[in-house]
Amino acid sequence: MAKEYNFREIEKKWHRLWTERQTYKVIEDENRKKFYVLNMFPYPSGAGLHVGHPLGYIASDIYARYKRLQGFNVLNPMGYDAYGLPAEQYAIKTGQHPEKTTFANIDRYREQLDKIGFSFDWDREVRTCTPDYYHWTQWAFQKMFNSYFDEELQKAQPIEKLIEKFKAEGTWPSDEKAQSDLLMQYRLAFLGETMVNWCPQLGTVLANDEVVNGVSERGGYPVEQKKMRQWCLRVSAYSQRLLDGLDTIDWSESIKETQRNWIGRSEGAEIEIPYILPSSLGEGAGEGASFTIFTTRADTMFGVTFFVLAPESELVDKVTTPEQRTAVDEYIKYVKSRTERERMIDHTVTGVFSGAYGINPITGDKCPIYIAEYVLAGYGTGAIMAVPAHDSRDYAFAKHFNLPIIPLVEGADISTESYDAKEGIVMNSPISEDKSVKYDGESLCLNGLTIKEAIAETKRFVKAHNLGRVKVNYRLRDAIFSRQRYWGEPFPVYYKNGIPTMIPEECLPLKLPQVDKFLPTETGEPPLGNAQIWAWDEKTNSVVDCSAIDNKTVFPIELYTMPGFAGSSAYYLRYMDPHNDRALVSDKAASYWQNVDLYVGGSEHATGHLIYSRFWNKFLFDLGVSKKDEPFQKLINQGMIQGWSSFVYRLRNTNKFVSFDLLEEQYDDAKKKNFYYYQGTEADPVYADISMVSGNVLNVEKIREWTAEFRDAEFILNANGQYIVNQAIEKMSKSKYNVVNPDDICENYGADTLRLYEMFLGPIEQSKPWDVAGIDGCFRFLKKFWSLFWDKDGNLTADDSEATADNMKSLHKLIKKVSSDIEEFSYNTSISAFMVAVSELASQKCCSRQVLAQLPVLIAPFAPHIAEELWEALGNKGSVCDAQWPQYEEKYLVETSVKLGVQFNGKVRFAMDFPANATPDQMVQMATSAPEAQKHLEGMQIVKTIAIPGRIVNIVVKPQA
RNA sequence: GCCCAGAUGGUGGAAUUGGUAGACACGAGGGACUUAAAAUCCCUUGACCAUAGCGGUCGUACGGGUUCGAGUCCCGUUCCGGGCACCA
Repeated sequence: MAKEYNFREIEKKWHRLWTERQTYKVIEDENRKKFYVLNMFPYPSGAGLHVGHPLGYIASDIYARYKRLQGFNVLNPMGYDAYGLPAEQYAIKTGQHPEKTTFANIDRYREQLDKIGFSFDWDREVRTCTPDYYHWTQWAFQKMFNSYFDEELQKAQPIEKLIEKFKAEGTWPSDEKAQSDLLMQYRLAFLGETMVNWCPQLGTVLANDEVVNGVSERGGYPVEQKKMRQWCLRVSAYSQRLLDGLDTIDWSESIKETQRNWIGRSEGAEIEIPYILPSSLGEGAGEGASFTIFTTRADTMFGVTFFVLAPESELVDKVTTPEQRTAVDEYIKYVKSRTERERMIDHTVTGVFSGAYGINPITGDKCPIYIAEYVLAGYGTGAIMAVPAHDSRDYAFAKHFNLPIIPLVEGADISTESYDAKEGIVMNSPISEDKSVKYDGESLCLNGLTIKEAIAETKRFVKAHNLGRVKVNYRLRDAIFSRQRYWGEPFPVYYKNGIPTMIPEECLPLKLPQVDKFLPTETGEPPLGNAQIWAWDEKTNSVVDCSAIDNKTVFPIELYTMPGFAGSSAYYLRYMDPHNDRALVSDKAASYWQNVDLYVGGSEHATGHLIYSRFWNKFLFDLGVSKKDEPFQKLINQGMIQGWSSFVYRLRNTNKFVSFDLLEEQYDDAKKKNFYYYQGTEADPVYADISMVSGNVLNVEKIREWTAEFRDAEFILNANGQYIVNQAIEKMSKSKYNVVNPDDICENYGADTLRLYEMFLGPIEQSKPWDVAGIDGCFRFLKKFWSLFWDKDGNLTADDSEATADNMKSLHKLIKKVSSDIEEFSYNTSISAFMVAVSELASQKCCSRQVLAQLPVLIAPFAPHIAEELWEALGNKGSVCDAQWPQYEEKYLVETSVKLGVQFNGKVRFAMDFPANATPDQMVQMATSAPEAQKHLEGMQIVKTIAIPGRIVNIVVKPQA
């Protein structure tokens, strides 16, 4: 009997042995080079692990195992991003403590992960929601609170240095409240009164990256703008460093570009605009007052015909004249009534004249100041100069309000639209000599210059005559760092007479208190307002009952909690030294592991986690805690594995479901969506769990049992008596009922097949729908691989016979291909190479130990279980993980002859063998004298020959004259 | 609107970076073994023409170009995906 590939037994055995032998335990070892591989840790959702999760884990596990075989000391940890909204919402619904459900989910994740055979060192597991972990999240927050960003040094400094500076300048106030307020403007973690994205349904604020198209990323609820006092992180201070750092790291160009867009650096100028309020106070009133505008097109100063302020700008009140007051107030009211979403979609021109005029310092012209929502308060200075000829928004505004338009670029046609391009020759700047104001005897003239030259010249002029300054603006906003939720890190802050005060560092962690309700309080306080024991006693340095608050030594503790990205921003540092209770990470561990060499995760975190993490790390680098300015040296973005969602269609206001093929389709232009009708009634899609569907046919009996919704429903079937569902490829998610978990595959094919198949599916970076159709191919391959080692009686085939040249060639070709493929993360092609090599060796009937002994090592990164089993069967001790990755030798790959295509006029006509060392002349000689060549040469004369040894022979011919 | 990435058989995807397009796998068709099924093995499989056999033409979204030679480089067009978006 041939020996069967019993994957169930093999995998069970090795899971046991790996645990017993602590095969994957990693310790710092100064004698070995380190390599740090990291996956974005998962949020343990109630749906469990689905087939998309392991994609990145397998990819990085392969790399980690490969690096280990190459002799590196590899850190490959795993943990859980355990704070989050779903657990809290589940808690609100069921009353179960989020910790309980989170830990239960973690156990399930762990069980599923263990089945797949990862080389994680589980002794280093972290969970962001445990006090020993969030201790250091709170600690970092306190450090940020006690730091400011020194613009000159471009790094964080202790706040004490700033206090010293103020004292030296004599600007340090004596009042404690004033001191606090002053420092708040500098601290890297600060309380700010800012416009926030408020989501009423979720009852919390959201960060910019958590809002997509004006609705919340989670749940899709409307988001409105609201002014609130919030904790913020001064991420914007690091804008330039975050931008510069991108050039030093090995990330995909598209994700770097996304971050560059998000940071949004633009170079321009700030220019002071004096203004007057003539109508109410007489000509010349308000003399001396001015506001500042920001522009990247300083060259267009001569084309300014009006100014615009953002409706939220503090200047609005100052420039509004009594005559215009009613109109302005009405306009502001209108703007406030519009949601963020409406403003984003609807770009109708709106605005109102303020009554005031701004003086263009270059031309001396008096231009009206408008208030309009197309100018954003949050960017630049919230005020702009409008140049309708060369800005499409200003153009639309000018046309609407009938304002003059002055063209400034030669040949630009501005009769129907503005000319926004930064190319061309400047004219009308100035229109006539008296239209350019003289400063110290100098007046600006840009006529004849290119736009780029004109920008530079204007900047110089403005700077030289103190009309403004050159300024770089960033779109990157400070991150709002507080959430009105329960299930997050509590802030280690209490309010001493209204002044935020840090709990002493040695008292950390400040543990999340128990509450009996996870909802906001009746008075609208965040959920932590429900906590009874949530006051800080300065005398005992401990948390005490709220009733003890006396505002002398006992004070209220902050009720906000930190957002999801707090715990995920520095977790890679914690893995280096996860059990340290005196520091986030010891200097020794940080110095050894440095930063992450390979980071694997989804590109959807480009403007969230991957920015926050870089910011957080740069801050810790300034502190000397992190040893590298950038946390993640190389980044691979694994694609999403999508699921096939199935929809059934319910006729509106009925309990009837209609087979999809009976529906009529219509396109709704207004909603940009397809709608379906059945006999005039609109049908609404409802998700059906994919387990109820085979192919595109619904199992009606099964769905009746699924939920009450379907139990008594009527199903209208098609002519074949079937109910057809509509299918769509979507992100795998519990709420879409399209989740496929890896457990069944492990059960039916084994983890090695799953690992191989997920990699064989295509390039890692590509998103693709999950489809099990091809899995048999990988399973067959493993069986063939296995049977290479066993004869029909179940004995090892490996013997001491010498390997043939063919054997060695097959082997070394494989080593070469697999080594380079792993380096390039091209795992699908290396699996193909394995398939080829195995069928070659099988047909060669190779049984040389010399060759066979290498194969388990080569396959170990991909299929570790089968590799271990064969490695052991071949008589080796220990684990294949400690073997050495084989080196290929060119001498086995050298070809004595090479088969090449022979081309005539660039078209391949036949193939023939050439000696590998043939010279070009010899190759041409051989090709032209070959019998197959004769018919192509007949009646032809050779014009030219091209031969490249090892590559190609091309003979250019033309008919004989 | 701006920026980035892409388009290759029925399907997933290869192609030494300018040198025999379609590796490998799935699916499909045919065959062997078997009472049968499963498993396994062998053959065919881009399209069209030809076919006893040899062979030929076209073909990498579309239209041009550079080159002895283009899936690969350049210009233009279309389509799909991603990011930013009233950012001055």
